[in-house]
Amino acid sequence: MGSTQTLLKSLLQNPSSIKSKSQAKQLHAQIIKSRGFPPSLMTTILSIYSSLNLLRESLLIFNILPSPSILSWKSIIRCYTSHGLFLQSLISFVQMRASGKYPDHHIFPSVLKSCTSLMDLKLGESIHGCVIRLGLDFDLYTCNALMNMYGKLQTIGEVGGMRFCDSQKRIVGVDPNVELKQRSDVGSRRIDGKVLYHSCGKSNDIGMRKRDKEAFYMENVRKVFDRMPKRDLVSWNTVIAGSAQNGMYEEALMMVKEMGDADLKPDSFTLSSVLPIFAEYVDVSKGKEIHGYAIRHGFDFDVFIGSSLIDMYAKCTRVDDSRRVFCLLPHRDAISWNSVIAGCVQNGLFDEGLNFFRQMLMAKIKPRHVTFSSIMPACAHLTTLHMGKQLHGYIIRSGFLDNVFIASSLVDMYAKCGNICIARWIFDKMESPDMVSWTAIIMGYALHGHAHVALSLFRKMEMENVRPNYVAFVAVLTACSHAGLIDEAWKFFNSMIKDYGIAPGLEHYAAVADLLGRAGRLEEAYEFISNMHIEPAGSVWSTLLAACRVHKNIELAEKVAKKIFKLDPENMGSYILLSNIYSAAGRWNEAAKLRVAMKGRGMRKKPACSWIEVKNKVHAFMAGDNSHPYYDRINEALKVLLEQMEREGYVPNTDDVLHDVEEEQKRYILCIHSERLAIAFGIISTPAGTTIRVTKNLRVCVDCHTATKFISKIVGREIVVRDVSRFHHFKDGKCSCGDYW
DNA sequence: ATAGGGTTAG
Repeated sequence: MGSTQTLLKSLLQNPSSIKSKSQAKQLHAQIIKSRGFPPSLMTTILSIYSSLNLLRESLLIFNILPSPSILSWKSIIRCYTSHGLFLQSLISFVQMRASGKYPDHHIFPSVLKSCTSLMDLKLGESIHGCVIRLGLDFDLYTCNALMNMYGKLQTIGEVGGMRFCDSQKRIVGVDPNVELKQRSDVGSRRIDGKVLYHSCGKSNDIGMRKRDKEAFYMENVRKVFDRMPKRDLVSWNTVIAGSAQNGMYEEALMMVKEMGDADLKPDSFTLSSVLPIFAEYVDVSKGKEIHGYAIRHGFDFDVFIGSSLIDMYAKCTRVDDSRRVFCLLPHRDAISWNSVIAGCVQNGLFDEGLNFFRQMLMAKIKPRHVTFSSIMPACAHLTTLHMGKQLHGYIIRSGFLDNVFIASSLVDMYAKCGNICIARWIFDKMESPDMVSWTAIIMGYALHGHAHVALSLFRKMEMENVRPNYVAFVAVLTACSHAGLIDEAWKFFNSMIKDYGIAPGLEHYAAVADLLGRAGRLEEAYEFISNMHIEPAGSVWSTLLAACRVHKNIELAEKVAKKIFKLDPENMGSYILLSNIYSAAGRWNEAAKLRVAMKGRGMRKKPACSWIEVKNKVHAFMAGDNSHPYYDRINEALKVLLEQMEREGYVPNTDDVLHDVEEEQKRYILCIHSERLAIAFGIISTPAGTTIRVTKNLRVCVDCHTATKFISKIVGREIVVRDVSRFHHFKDGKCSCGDYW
């Protein structure tokens, strides 16, 4: 017995020597058994339980304490916070204050963390007041926690008499229904590894510019930081992370330098805050420097660094490096998977993205909300409606539908998979659609040729004070261009510049030029493009070249083509267009010369490909493709269809056939166009009366367009064809595009 | 005791 007492005494004098739950419980039992133990021993046991993070055991003791000491309160608050029970933690703090106890510097970090997690800035600020009144505002840990709070919680309220309340930040791990988001005013996008920045002009809200807002959000952090008598690595990491997360990239990078001057070395926390900056800047060489530093210091197996690296390489269009980092990671969590999936999808590797997604499920890693918004664009691009619907089901079951990112990606997916009605249904159910959601649905209607719906939605968006950006104007101008609404397009184009201060980009110019050209105002279009305030790219001139073909203006076509070949010598589409123009005019020699020139440059026509999803499987067809197992049946069906079509008055239009061959041969070439194979396969392999949905990687040709109108009538089916620029809904011998596309 | 990574529209 005596030896037990001695042991107890020595253990209690050195509580940190207790490292396991069972040891702690044994000690607890021994104390209860030894009669007449002083009540203060219970507090010691409580703090041992709390330091081992044992909430249940801590509570069992805490709840029977008649008047908990400061140490007991500290233990229980800490335990609540580390279990994510932030509300309980704050309630305990308030109860402690009510009981007349003064908190010490050990309590504030936990309490401030709870405020941060619950996004309660008001309470946090009053706790800051409390800190100051108690003279604890020089405590290292408390200050670190304060800076973290101010960096994470953006202020909602009045600043200099101007109200602003957009873009709150999301805090992970709180209420899943409270999904707030952060949005940047500056968009950037990557083309061939280069990045183009476009500013959307003024800030989203009245008065305050984005820079000012960022600075304001960080002002309190800096105030605390500058007053600190002593700063440790955590202090620096907190300011650096705060600056990086609030878009103040240059400041963040400067702080890393200053940190070095203060003789502190960047650690894995620092690096994972810095890497996203180089991802945003698309600066792979700086990113690689960080990668090298991480390897030299043994941080490269850190999951946080890993996912930042995966993302950085992917954003710099280095998908292979990105995947390599992923494969080398010894431990992968949901975020590492998200990073690699998003990386693939953002770089157009949709199949690979879906593959990683499947592997993630097989590895029993639960997808998170971000996973869905990352993978959904893959379904949208591949038109895999079946997959998209499955994901939609999963999203509903997980309760993720409230998330703006996910809902917007669903709207886009349904629209791109040809189902604009469901897209609209989801959009209408959204509580507060943001600009991206609006843009997705507007673009959806634009692609389906419902220009007037798109335009009225755009106006509605403006009326609801959602400020359109660069992309939103691309969407509304696309709507105009697909419907020939030239006057409306001019209005939007001018409003974009004058009302919103957005400088028009290539897409906007292209849409207007396309409209002018197709309305036959070729010279005007030529002038318009020539007077652009930025260098017109081949893509803009191409719209005019296409218009020249429609209006059979060979002279202008040659002039325009010359410009394109000079600007963008790799632009095959233009060679083919010009060649088509020559062919249509019967100038086979010139057409042939062009084709020889193309071959000489090693250019090959992008092979036409169409695909259709039947019974959860994608069937792809190339032009003249006889590899499909049902090829004979498809051919038979096409033959029967052709006979019926001709009886109904179908006359093949061979204008688009490039080849200088006999008319009979040309007709045959038309019949084996990839979209016809896909449509015929759809007819013979799906139940009568169901809608057929086909996707094509190029634009649908004039003759196939005519043929599909006939086919839709003959088989009594709706046929939805998504080509590279829009949707065609064929029904009863008519197409939704009204033959204007 | 306090600090870090991934997402939607063109």
